[in-house]
Amino acid sequence: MLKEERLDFILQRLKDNQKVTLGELSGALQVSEDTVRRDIELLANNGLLMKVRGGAIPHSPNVHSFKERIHLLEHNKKQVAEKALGLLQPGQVILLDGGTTTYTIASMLPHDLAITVVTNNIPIAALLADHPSVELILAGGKVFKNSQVTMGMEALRMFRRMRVDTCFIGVCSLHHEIGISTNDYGEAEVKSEMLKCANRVVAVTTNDKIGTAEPYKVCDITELDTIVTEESTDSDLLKPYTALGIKVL
Amino acid sequence: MLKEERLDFILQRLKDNQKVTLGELSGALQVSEDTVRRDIELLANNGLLMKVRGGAIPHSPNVHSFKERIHLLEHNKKQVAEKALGLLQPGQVILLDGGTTTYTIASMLPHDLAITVVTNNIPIAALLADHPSVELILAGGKVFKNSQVTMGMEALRMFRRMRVDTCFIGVCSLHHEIGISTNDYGEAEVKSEMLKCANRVVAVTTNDKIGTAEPYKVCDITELDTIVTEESTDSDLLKPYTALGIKVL
DNA sequence: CGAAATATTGCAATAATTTGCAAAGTTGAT
DNA sequence: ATCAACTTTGCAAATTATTGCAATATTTCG
Repeated sequence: MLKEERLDFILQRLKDNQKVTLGELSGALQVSEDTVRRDIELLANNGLLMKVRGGAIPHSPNVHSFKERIHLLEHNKKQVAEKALGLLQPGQVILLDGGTTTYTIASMLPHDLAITVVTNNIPIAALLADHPSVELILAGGKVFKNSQVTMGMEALRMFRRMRVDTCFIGVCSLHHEIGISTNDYGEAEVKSEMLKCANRVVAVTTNDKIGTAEPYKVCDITELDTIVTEESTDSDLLKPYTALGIKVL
Repeated sequence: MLKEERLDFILQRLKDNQKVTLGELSGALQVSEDTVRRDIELLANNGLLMKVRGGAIPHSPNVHSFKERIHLLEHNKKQVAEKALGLLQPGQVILLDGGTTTYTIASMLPHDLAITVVTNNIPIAALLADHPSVELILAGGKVFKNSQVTMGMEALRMFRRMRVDTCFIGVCSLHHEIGISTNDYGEAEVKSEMLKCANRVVAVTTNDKIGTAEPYKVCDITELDTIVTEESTDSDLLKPYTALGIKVL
């Protein structure tokens, strides 16, 4: 058994049971407690768990939240992303907002699609920094760790001085009367500015967020040109939006 | 059996089992473990898998997972980073330039060290976006894919408006007469601006870059306060720098 | 075709890493 | 305070890596 398998096993078990002990791991992995201790120490040094006497417990849960949210409803997000990809033309300049659905879009961009992507989201940037055809522009600023986006003056300033073809906005909450809203003030501020610099605004969202609302408003529903969801376009859920003249995919 | 067949077999097996070991492959392919090891090394160099002790595991092309980081960090860079960490105090604001040595520093920051890190490097940002104590500020701009840093107006503007305690600069080439130089013009421009906004400038480098030069100059040697290398401080290699009054660690 | 250059493979010696063990400290619950 | 449970440290044995080398195989040319 490879060491890496042991490490995976320990992390998985920790996730399942919220704790692991040296004894139980030693038995399950068929190695000495010393080895388990050393494995746990390695993981602790990389911030993946917290070493305690006799075993380990999970680290702060919010650390993994973004990466875990990516895999939440992954299938639905891929459906949404697939539809959104149809809106892209080579040579365009697009804005990719933070959010796990926009991340999925970024991960599905064809290797030969030559577009310019502007983003304030770090995982998206890390993903596209290796993309062979995409030109990548990153908004600067203070990093908001919960959603892994940059915020503040620097980011706002960049978007104010910019004009792009399409903005893909990841939605926290979408309601046909309230519009788009989110649960962080600074994030709402940035999103709002992103919308304003785009000729076309496309909201991408899984349908569980449709009809919900959060404290901080990003924009009115009328500012949207298109909504992309995994729902079929004639679903009742989407009627209020089509009635307002918003394209629905 | 053709070599290509072996490579395909290894990748297929890796896909099926999420791991391969030298022993199992050696048996299945009827070649020595040495050959399997060399095959795996070849695949690893092409980024198709990750070589680990005793075998290989799949490689996620996107983000740097902890398992990959462990193997990525080179011993001599760790030595340099260890020394550099000694210069840090809680509460400080530091600048981390792009480069693998600065990346190593970032990956070794203690989890409870509360400092503010400003960087223009995407892998460093991706790494520290999950750090529990570090406040992260990212310089915006166009991403230069070769070294994964942001460059251009936005980044320059941010550094011009900033004053930090210490700048850790990753060195491409260091020469006691020429100073620091690099092989990309835009990069030199940004590095140069980063230096200027710091009260203390620390060059971090492995000793293979000492005494070399590249086309584009970043700064004079006199602008450096400290050089950190893995070399012992009384090495002949470092004499020219101590003679100029530069601290050497 | 055939000889030289190049690549591949297995082997052996050496180096590096990992693992388990035991002795000597720490910790913390009763 | 005591004692069992856990940690730490140093060490030796086992495992895996690296390197140089020789024996084949393969390709490249004239």
